[in-house]
Amino acid sequence: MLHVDLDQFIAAVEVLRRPELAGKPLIVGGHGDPGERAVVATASYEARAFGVGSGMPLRIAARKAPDAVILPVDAPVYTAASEEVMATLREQPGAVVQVLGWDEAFLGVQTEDPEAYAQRVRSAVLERTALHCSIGIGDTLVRAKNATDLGKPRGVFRLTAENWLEVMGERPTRDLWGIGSRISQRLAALGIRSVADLADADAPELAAAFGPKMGPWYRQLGRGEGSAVVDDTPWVARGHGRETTFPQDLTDPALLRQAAGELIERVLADVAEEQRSVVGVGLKVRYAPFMTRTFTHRVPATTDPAVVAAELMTLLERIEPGRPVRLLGVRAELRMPEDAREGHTPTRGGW
DNA sequence: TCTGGGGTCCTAGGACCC
DNA sequence: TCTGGGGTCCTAGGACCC
Repeated sequence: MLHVDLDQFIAAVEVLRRPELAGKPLIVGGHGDPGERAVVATASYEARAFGVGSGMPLRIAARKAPDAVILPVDAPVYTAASEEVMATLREQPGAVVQVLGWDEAFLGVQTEDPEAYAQRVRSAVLERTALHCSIGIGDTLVRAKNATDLGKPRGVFRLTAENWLEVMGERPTRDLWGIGSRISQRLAALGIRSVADLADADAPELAAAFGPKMGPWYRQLGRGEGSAVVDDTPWVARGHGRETTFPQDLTDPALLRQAAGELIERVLADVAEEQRSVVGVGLKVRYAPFMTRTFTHRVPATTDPAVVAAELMTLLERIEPGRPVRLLGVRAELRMPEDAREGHTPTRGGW
């Protein structure tokens, strides 16, 4: 299978409509204001040379690259560009396409020459959208996904059981898809630092440290093993949430109620569009500076916006009075359409 | 240095039931 | 008075991804 990943997707789309930005340091994030509480969505290669990277606070990025052009995130434009790319992928002969985000997808295909197939995909995407991509080839989803990084930019790379440890073995566990900074630190505390270490790790020890599912899963990641099936069944959201970070921390209960009310309306608009019923509500509160509390509440399945709003308002009462709130989020958990059971859903998670 | 906004899934512990 | 074992459900929190 193939994993297709657009190069610098957001920055590249912006350059397409503003060709004069080509070759300049470019940062896209927030509303484009370097003073706001927001983070970098994408930085061009020229901006990365200054040490700017995705997820970095915008004001830090602006300090590091003072001459960079900073643009606001324009989601509808990226969505449209993404749909063009995905349509191109679906047109490829024999392709099964599983979309992972705006700028990446798995593509399942049977072919004698995957490298040649991948190059044809790159050409087709470039021709139709004027966007460059990189492609990973692998015998599992995990290997294909990891291979893409090795092909960047504008390249193709193949990882299989044959060369996995040779290529990836010495890399830190953090490089693996699914191992973030926290887990890589906890692994290091167990003496597991490289991908090869993880591949060789003691399974019961991992299960004891990370739980019955995640422990064995991490060991599989170290080996590049796992599913080899590209699944193109349409994605159905388990829930919808909206959150907002206040420019200034809020303490006034009336203002918090008002902000919550606006967020709830936006969530309910999504739910109404999908004709789904709500089975759980959640409230996320980030107190200044960075402490997060979540409150969740299961509710009888309902499609009545007034009921959902009322449930969320009861959660709102649990915010500590007088404590500055920096972020407020609301979330509705939805019942899956195929779930015909009365009252409850096995869906878990979110916040 | 200061950390957005949209999601997904897993884990631990308590309540409750038989 | 002391108190098993198995199961489900719910809540809160944590971690990851793009």
